[in-house]
Amino acid sequence: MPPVSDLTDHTGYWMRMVSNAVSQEFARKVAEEGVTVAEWAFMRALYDVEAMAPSALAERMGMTKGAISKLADRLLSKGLIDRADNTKDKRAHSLSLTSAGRAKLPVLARLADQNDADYFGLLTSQEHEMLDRILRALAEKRGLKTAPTD
Amino acid sequence: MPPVSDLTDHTGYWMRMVSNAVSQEFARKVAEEGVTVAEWAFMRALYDVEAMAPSALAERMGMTKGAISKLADRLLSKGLIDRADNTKDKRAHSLSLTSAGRAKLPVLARLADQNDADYFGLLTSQEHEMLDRILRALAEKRGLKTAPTD
DNA sequence: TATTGTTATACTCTATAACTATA
DNA sequence: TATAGTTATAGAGTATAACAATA
Repeated sequence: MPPVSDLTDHTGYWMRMVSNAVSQEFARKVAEEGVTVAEWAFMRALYDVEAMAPSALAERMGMTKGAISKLADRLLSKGLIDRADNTKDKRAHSLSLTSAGRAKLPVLARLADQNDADYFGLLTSQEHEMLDRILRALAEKRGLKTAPTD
Repeated sequence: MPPVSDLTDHTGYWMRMVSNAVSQEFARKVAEEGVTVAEWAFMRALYDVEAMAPSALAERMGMTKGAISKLADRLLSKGLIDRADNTKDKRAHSLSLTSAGRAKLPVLARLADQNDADYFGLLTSQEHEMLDRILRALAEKRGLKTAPTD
């Protein structure tokens, strides 16, 4: 490696370039449904459960409480989630999808499937499997668990 | 694929998770040298030439003129680049590294090398080569050329 | 005192467009 | 009129911390 390596000498450079392109294209697709990528991840987490506390969502998504609050505010104003008080612990809240929010999930999931197919469908199935395997291995070895949204 | 696929069903999800982790760790490293990742990419582009016009940098980095101006302002105030008027065309400017900026390049390049090694050194050399090959192929097939910075 | 959640502040990146000066 | 560059505005993500209410 020369004393001043080039940007393109690094795997991280190429990964970020591809990752950004995939993500920005997905962001454009979901924007037509009126949500951001972070909002999709938030809603998807709520889809599997009746309701969830903000603190649990923060833990699950690897975000701070503050970030969850801000996202929740936006989704509330869009009518996609509800925020209810907890009768037992008056500090606690409970977040859940509205019926409008729940109805939107299959649409968003299809867009995610399509976006993935659009980009990684360019690979042979062998390459695609290898890529998946390597990425999951890196995530696991590094102990990553933040739901990536940006 | 079920009607509502999970986030983790998508290659893009794992790529973004790994890419974000690599990039955020690199951002922390260069922050100790007082620069952002975007500033590193900007300075690296200037390293190979005497001077460069903002418009040429915008073209090369795949950014808008406005974004370049803002980056240039920050680097100017940090004393890492100079901005000179062009005597022939009074609209045009010329950006170049200061000696302080140029001296910083080897340090930043080493951090980039180290960061890449920290993450992708976990792979076998075969896996690493395969990953590089796949990422470059995807970037090329998609015609990507934006220097990724976020 | 500790915890739940909201709110405030600040910074970076992105995108769009208005604007100035010059050609 | 067109071009080079700056400046303004706004939205989204991230991070940190102050804060109020409740436990």
